[in-house]
Amino acid sequence: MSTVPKRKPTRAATQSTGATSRQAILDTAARLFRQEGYAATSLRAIADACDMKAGSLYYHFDSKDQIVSEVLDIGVQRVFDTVRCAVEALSPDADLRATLQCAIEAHLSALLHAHDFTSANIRIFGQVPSDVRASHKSLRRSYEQYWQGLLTALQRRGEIRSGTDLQRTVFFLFGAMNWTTEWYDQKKSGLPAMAGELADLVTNGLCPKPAARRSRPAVKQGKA
Amino acid sequence: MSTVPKRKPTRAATQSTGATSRQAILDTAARLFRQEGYAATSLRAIADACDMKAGSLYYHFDSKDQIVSEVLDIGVQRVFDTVRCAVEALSPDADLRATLQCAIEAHLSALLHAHDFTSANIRIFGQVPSDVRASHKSLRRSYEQYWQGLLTALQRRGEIRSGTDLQRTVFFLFGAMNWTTEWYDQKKSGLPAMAGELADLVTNGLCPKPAARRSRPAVKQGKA
DNA sequence: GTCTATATGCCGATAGAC
DNA sequence: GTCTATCGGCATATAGAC
Repeated sequence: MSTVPKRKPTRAATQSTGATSRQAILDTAARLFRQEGYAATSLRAIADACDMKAGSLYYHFDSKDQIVSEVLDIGVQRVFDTVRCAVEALSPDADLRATLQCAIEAHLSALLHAHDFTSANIRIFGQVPSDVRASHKSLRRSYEQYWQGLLTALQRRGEIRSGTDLQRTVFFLFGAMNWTTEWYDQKKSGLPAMAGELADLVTNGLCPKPAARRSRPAVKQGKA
Repeated sequence: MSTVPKRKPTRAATQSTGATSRQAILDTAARLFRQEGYAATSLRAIADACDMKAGSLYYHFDSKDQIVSEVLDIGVQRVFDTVRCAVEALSPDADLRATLQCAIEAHLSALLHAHDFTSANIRIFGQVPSDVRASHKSLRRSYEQYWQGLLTALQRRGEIRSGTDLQRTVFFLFGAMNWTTEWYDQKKSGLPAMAGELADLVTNGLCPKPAARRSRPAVKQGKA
């Protein structure tokens, strides 16, 4: 019930102690939203975890909607920045497999390694009030289109077989990546290995190589 | 806060008008849980949508926990039955691509075509009280292991390259499938086509075919 | 900036009339 | 089987002291 236009504090405000409180509130909110869901996380719970009282939150934010709105925003921005930065560090003629491995690992790293904002975004997006959700769809869409652009460039260079619907491919890939929040266990296996396996699946498929090698020369495939 | 042992009504009860009310409550609850999330769906809202009053729900169920518990249960059972039934109708020597297409299409059909229970399960599982979640993990695990068994059998027959971690593959596949609840638009494209594209991605990958064919037309796999 | 105190309303659940 | 009435509790949000 907010539709607040303002969002960011002034630069001056970020220098006062308020900035740390404000950030602590956002950090805590992201963690609790991820763990408990949106509706089940009360402002009292957020305040308690920050060693504050519920009423004090309203000095920094106008409403619960505004808090969750910023949490969602930061979540997408963080994974977007991480992936873009990693991909831009690649050699410009990196092949399909290398590009996928790099982008997938960056996305998964932002998602699984101590980033409550990113995983909160995925888990609570469908639970927030519809006006909050609507105002964040464009940022999500930008990120989707970034991936689509990546794949389109690879397709033009002949690294992806023609006829593939790349939008749908991106959605499948997002699903495989984002679903890891439901099962990934850090103790069982490293993240780069998992990223490699997904990149391999999407590049080469499950089917055994027929005769000639395909993309990854490294592994020997003898079944004798 | 329930830990209720009993669950199903007696056969006699299902013959009275109570059965229809009971089923209407479950149907409505599944729809609202899917749309709004678990915590945001009140018993009053469920009752309203059933043209009842909130107190009347307690004739059929002991608690909100019990309602959501049954909704979750039905959701997994429904998709499990759909997939198992479809796969059992396959020829026993169906190849990887055909098996995947069949199972994926069945799973997506249960998920996307008018089955609130199935999509509610996916969306609210992470939001329900932890004791409810715990009591349904075994059913989910059965379904995962069914898929893993499918792939293991195919791997033994040489249809899946060795060295692949099939548990992880199943999780990636589940992610790609379950994420479709977030973006699938029935008007844009048919479900069989989408299932085919995912099956193709997982079978052959994005990489263009090098020289020889890979899986599709060649069915010289016969061991009759 | 953070506190206490409070307004207002919906929540899950129960009791008992019909 | 469904209703009305109600309990105690917790929700978001506000007002004003310090």
